[in-house]
Formats: sequence, structure tokens, C-alpha cells
Amino acid sequence: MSSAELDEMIKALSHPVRRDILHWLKQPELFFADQQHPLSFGVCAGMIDQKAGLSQSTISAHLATLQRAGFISSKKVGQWNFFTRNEAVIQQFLTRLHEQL
Amino acid sequence: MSSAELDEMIKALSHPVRRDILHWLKQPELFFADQQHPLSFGVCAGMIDQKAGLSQSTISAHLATLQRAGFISSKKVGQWNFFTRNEAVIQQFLTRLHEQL
DNA sequence: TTTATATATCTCTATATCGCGATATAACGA
DNA sequence: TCGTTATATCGCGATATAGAGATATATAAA
Repeated sequence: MSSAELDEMIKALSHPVRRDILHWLKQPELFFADQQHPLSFGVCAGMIDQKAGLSQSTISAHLATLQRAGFISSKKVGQWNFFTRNEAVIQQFLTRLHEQL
Repeated sequence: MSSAELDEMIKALSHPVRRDILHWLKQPELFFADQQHPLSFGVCAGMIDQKAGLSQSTISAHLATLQRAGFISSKKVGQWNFFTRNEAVIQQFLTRLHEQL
């Protein structure tokens, strides 16, 4: 992970809503039990809009930021877009931060 | 550490120069071998200005940000202000981030 | 084909952050 | 006391970020 990538990752985490989203995605069964689709697909954007209480466009932008940073991935199924955490990337990030700090 | 405090800490780390400063302060003997005062006092602000290559006022503001976040402490000796890392706080932060993420 | 749904993107406004020079403050030295 | 040094603070212009509504796009449903 380059220095620029690390920078992008920390900036991605520097907003509380984006940290909340990552946290929620860690236990979808706990936070998105009402999703109509199997949670094995991930969590669809609309569920996150709803939970965060912010506008659809705002959450879409936050999800894009998290994805650019590498923390999450998306998979489109039909008209929905499902998001999941990239656990390996998150672990690498924590290790790298530990070293650098 | 409250959620607001965690937020302030992450924001403090979200600027590369501030991460550099924390990194430099980890090994003062390596990065500030030319300081005229004993490194046991910490590293004085002027040395950091010089190393970072940014203006005195800019670095002073970055140091204030790091200090508000709890990552560093300062001790004034004569006309100098010496900065040191708060290792315990940094460890707590990393642990907390690991849990929350 | 029309309509509805889900999401991304565009555009705008408001606010936050960065970096700087200028100035204030404090301590020291002549 | 007066000049010098070290640092903090202020005020400003430039840029980045956040949030929202409007719109575009893609898929699905009627």
C-alpha cells in the first residue's frame, strides 16, 4: 500500500458516517435484518440511506469514497447494488497504520 | 475515549504532514540529531518547521491540532516549546480503531 | 411501451481546512 | 530598556468536503 493510498484510506475514515457504514457492514445481520435480499449478497445502498438518515445522493457519495479507498466492494444484482467489506484490506490498513504511527 | 474524541483523533491523522510529525517524534535521535537541546526534553517547534519545509505558522497550527487530539504534549522551557508523543494515547487510539472498524 | 424503483452523477450552497504573511506574546541577551 | 529569538494567534484567499435536490441511467414491472 503506497503512501498516497494510505492517505486516501485515512481520509475516507475521517468522516463519522463512513466509519458507521463500515461498522454496520461488519454485522449486517445485526443492522440490516430487515433487508429483503439475502445478506450474503451484501447490503444494498438503499438500506444504508435509510439507516444513516441522510439523502440518497449523500450516501451514494460516501459509499463511492469508501470504495475508492478499497474498504468496500460492490456487486450489482438486478437494479440493486450490494456492498460488502474487504476484510483483508481493512486488516492491512490497520497493520500499516500501526507501523507508521 | 468518547466517539467525539475518536473523531477528533482521526481527523488529526488525516493530514500527511501531521502523520509525518508523529512519525518523526517517534525517533527524535534519528530525525532531529542536530537539535541544540537535549532530545530528552522533546523536539522543539522550530526543528519541525525546518524538517517539514512549511511556514512556522502552519506547523504551529498542525502541532496544536495534534495536541488537541491528545497525540502529543508540550513543555515550555525558556523560550522553547518541546513536543513529545503520548505513547499511551496512541496505543489506545489504535486499539479503539481496531475494535470499531 | 409506459411507469416505478434503485442508484449514480451533476450542480449548487454552505462550511471546513490549508497555507501563508503579519502581528502578538513571551523569554532571553546586550 | 532595546533588540533578537521562539512560538502562538489572527485574518485572508484558495481549495476541499458535505449535503441536498435535480437529473441521468439502468433495471424491472405493468
